[in-house]
Formats: sequence, structure tokens, C-alpha cells
Amino acid sequence: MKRVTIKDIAKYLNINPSTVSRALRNHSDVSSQLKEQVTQLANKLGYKPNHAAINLRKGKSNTIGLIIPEISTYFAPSVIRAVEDITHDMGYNLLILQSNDSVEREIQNVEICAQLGVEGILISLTKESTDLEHFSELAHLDTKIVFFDKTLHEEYWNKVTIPDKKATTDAVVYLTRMGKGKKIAGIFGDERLSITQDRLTAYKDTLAELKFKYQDNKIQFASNALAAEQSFMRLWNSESKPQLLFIMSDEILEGVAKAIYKLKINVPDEIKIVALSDGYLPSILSFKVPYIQTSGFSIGLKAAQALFDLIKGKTIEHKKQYIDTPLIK
Amino acid sequence: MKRVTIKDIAKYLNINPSTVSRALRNHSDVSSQLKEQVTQLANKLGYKPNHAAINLRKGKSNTIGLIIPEISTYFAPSVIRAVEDITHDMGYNLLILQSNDSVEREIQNVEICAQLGVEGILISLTKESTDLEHFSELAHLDTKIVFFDKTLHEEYWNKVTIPDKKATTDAVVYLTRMGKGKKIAGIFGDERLSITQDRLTAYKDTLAELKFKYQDNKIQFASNALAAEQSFMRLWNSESKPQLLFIMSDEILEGVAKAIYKLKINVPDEIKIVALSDGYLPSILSFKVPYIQTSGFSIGLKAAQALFDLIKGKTIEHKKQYIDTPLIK
DNA sequence: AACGGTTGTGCAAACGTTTGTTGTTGATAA
DNA sequence: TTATCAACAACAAACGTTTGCACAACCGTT
Repeated sequence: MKRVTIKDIAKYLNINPSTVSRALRNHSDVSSQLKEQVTQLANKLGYKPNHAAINLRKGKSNTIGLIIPEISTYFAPSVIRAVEDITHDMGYNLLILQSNDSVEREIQNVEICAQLGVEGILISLTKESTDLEHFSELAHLDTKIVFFDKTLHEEYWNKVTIPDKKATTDAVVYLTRMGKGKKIAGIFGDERLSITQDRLTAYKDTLAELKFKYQDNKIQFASNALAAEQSFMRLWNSESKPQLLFIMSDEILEGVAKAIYKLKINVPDEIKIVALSDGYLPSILSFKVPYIQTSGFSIGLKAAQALFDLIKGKTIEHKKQYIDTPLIK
Repeated sequence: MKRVTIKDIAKYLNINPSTVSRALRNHSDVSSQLKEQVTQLANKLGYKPNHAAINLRKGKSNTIGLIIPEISTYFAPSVIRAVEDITHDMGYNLLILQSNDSVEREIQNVEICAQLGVEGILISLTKESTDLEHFSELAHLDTKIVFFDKTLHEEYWNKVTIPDKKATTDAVVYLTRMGKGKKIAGIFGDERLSITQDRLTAYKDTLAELKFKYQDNKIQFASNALAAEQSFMRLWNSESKPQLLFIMSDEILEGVAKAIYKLKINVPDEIKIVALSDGYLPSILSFKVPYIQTSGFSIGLKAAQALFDLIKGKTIEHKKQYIDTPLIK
């Protein structure tokens, strides 16, 4: 079955396509009588506007792109959910691309967005990304960009992130209050990530400020859950077991939880833990873990809103926006 | 900065746009010398093909749509990951739409796909969906459709699903072997879902075949994790606690796990559990749960492959395809 | 010398919309 | 009566590509 076009409707009614177009778009130049006729016929014939034609004519695509390192269990789904919601509300379409933590693929994805002429891009960087050169081209094409979560330190682009410093500080303060003078340890994510660096710095600074003793060898890095599990095992089997533990992310928490199950450790009696988490994982653990909530949904919401503000030509007050990170006990 | 078009390149080289087009598409009609010139200039000027124009001209969109009830924690992310992979490999784009478990929204989403002229749709139905009328229109437009996971019982459309009967039977057989003659219970999902009905039937049939006693009031329905938690509490507090438990899905398992933690039940000593699960949740529970793997990734992979087969004009041998569902102990 | 065949290129139409301009009405005011 | 002005509708061009067709130039055969 052939698609019904504006031309078909025009021919049918013996009027000009332009008039049909105006009638359908409720333009004031068309008599309400004719409008009625046209819309009726359009419905009857099952007319569907051809977006390719509209996009071509208008030079815009009504689409935004979402580029993420990987659609993993924790963060990504809530981000996607939030972004999809907003995008739908704005009458836009959402193109999702994953970079599989490869810069090459990330560049490819940006390229795809450029080719498709998306009006805006929401992107969280891969671990490997060290510069933002491949985005400058997009800016020339008047494509709006908002970086979220995993970003780089620079002042040029718009960003929505977790307030890493504040979140970490809050977590550490809460953790240390649970056991003064005790032995503390921290497990962090991939060292290459800027969020890892930020959280690490905040961790150290806060402990220093609190005059809390800590040893550098009680700081571990683990780029995935398995590595985190091993890290924790190492910590636990060392001569001086930590009594307090800071966990930077859900991936790490997953690994630690597995280790804790295996070692049959009693939380919080033997060790007290505070994590930065989206909230889902703590809810299904057998032990209670207080956490600072780093909500993917919030970040997705805020980032999408910022992007649409840009697209609609509004100016954004702050280049860098943060989400709220409440402490959940 | 204005986009560079084929026309610009043509003007620059004093040749016809059509020749540029052919040169770029490596058409045999163009001398390799000219091809070289054209591609060089195109690169230099940063030419990006305009997809809207291409789509309009070719009457196809190079895009497929993925419609899911909700981007929840368990199933959806792995499906998305798989589908995104295949779509990318095929050089297509992926449009993701969530129905938020509302038929109205589902119809809207289908409508959007139709308007955008996607070449194919991958869809998992909402709980509320009872007929497939809104898809017949799409078929007329020559849009290919593959249903996956949550479908209806009918013979017309292509489908990729979990072999609900087999998976359930395997689970129940394994479960009953763990404790002969013991009291058994099953917690199932939303009653409206066809997968719930299928699994329930298989559950009953298998027990009947095994001549295993069970009472109907040991069968519970829960449409989300919280309800499942309550269901389990009810079961556990009844005069005769079940010693064997069949769990239909991850959502249910989540709720049951929470209840088990709260009640401090020892698994598998006090109760033996077998679930149908994607696999992630069992991996982070403090107790071991054998499960039949109902992998979202596999289903996404198979469904996407089937869709592209349809798009490429291949015929599919079986309207109904199943994924493998191994038992993971 | 005339023929057919290949190779390379240009021309123009088409895909479905939107929109600036022009033209035709009929009604109102002078 | 004529001038003015809405209201309505048609015309045509444009968005960037692709593609069937035509045509010219060259080659090697008869």
C-alpha cells in the first residue's frame, strides 16, 4: 500500500498541495470550512506526514542523540528512562548509541549524530576519552551538546554531573562519625576517569580535614565488580582489617558485596560501609548500606532539560549543573 | 557554519551534482581519477550526507524502532544492549520508545514509528495489550515487525520468545528433585501477561505429571517486587510453610529476596528456590539460587537478527523462535 | 568508412513538504 | 461609482539526494 501524501489529498479535493499543508497545520489563511474538509479526508485516507520530507524542508530532525559508554545494569537504565520521558514530552525522538567504552566507537557515534542532523546530543564519555576535539565540529553545525556524568575538566561545554566533591565529603563525614579513630579504607573505580580522581581527592581532603588517619595502601582502584571483589579480599586479608569502608560506585559495591557474602562478614558489626549509589543495589543486599544517592534518573532529567533549553534557544545560567545527592540511611 | 552539500562540491569542481553523487557512492560510471578528486574535496570540506534527503529520495529511513513496556533494571538493559549492537553492525539507527506499560502510549509509539517510516519494529507488549490491531496498518506500509518476550498468542506475526513451557518445566523438575514429597509453592507475575499464563500452565502440568501434590492457594500472583515480597510473607506465615519455591521472574525474585533477608530465612536449608532469571540478580544475592536463564541479551540478539532478515527480504523459517534457556546452578 | 560498444559525464525529474509571492474574489468605505 | 482591503487559494521554488536517460567521445571491428 502506498503512503498517502499531501498531494493525494490535494488531487482528491481539486486544490493545491500548499493549501492542504496550510489546512493541516491550521494556518489562518485557510477557511475553516476547507480545513474541516481536508482534515476529514486526511483522517479517512490515513494520511501520515513524511518526516524525511519535513526534516529536509525545515533543515532539522526533531531528534536528539544519547551516547553512553555502556548500557550496564546500574546507571544507564535510569538515565535512559529519564531522557526518554523528557524527549517524548518535547515531541522529539531519541536515538541511543553505546560506545562500549571505546573512543573510536564514541567518535563514530558522534559522526552518526552529525550525519543524521540530530539537534542535540547528550553524552557520557568513555574511560579512554581524553579530549573533546571531535565535538567542536558539531558545535559548528549548531548541534547542542550537554555532557553528563562522565566528563572532562574544562570550562567550555555544558555539563550536568554529580557533585563529586560534596557527595564524597558527605559520605566520608558520615562514615567517620560511625566509628571515630577506626581504620578506614576506600575502593575507587577506574583511575582514568575524572570522577574517580575527583572522588579520590575529596576523600583524601576530607580525611585530612578531619585529622583522620589513613594509609595510602588502604586505597584501592578497581575498574569493575570482579576487581573490586578482589580488592576487598586483599584488604580484608591484610594484617589490619579496615573497620570503615568508603565505596565509590555501584560496580564497586557489587564486588564488595560478593566478597562479604563469601567471607561471611557481619555488616555493620565487623565493618561499616558507606557508598555512592543509584540506590537499587543497596535495596537488594542482605545488609544495610547507607549511601549517598547519585541518581541516574535525576541526572538524565536535568541533562535532558538543559539540552532542550539550549535547543529552544534559552541560555543556561550555569555551564556546570549538579544534581542533589541526599544521604539515604 | 553551513553544511556542505553535494551541490557545493559540484560547483567547486565544475561538474554536475549527479556525478559527485556517483563518485561518492563509488559508482562504476565515474572515472577513478574524478572519484579521487571528489572524495578528496569532500573530505577537505567536511561533507556530511544529509540523511533526510537520502531518506526522502530513497523512501526508507535506515532506522528501526524498539518499543518496550518499561526500561526496568533487569530485562530491558540487556535487550537494548544486544539490539544496539546488531543495529550498529547493520549500519542502522535505533530509536527507543518506552510505553510505560500503557496501551495508549504503545499505540502512540507505533504511530511515531509509522510517521518516521522506520523500516522495522521490535516490540514487547504492555500488560494491558490485548489485541494487535494497531500493527496491521504498519504491515501495510511494509514495515517489518518482530514481537519479543511479551507477546500474545496468535499465529500471524513473527516472534522471538522464551520457551516458557520448557523453561518452567525444567525449573520445576529440578526443583522437585531437590526435595521429594515436600510442600511446593510458586509465585508468578501479573496475571494479564501471556507469559504468566504460559508459565503457570506449565507449572501445574509438570507437577501433575510428576504426581506432585500442590494446593492452589500456594500459587500467588504479584505484579511487582513489593507485591512479591508480601506474597512470600503470606506464604511463609501460613500454617504450612513451603519448602520448595518456584519464582517466575527477576521482579518476583527481588521481592522474595527482600522478604528472606527480613525473615532471616536460611536458603537452601529452610526453603529451596528455583527461579527464571536473566542471571544478574542471583549473582548478587547472599544465597545461592539455581535458575533457568532467560537472557535478555539472547532474546534481543535473536529478535534483531530476525528483524533484519525480514528487512533484507529473507524469509524466516519459523514464525516463532525460542532462545536457549540453560539451567544455571 | 561505417558500425557497434564502451566509458564518462550532464540533464532533469523526482521524493513530500513548506512558504514567499501572486492573483482572484467579494465586501466595505469613500 | 471607484478605491481599499481582507480572505482565500494557487503557483512555484526550495530543501539535498538519486537515477533513468541522453549524449558525446573514444575504442576496436568489419
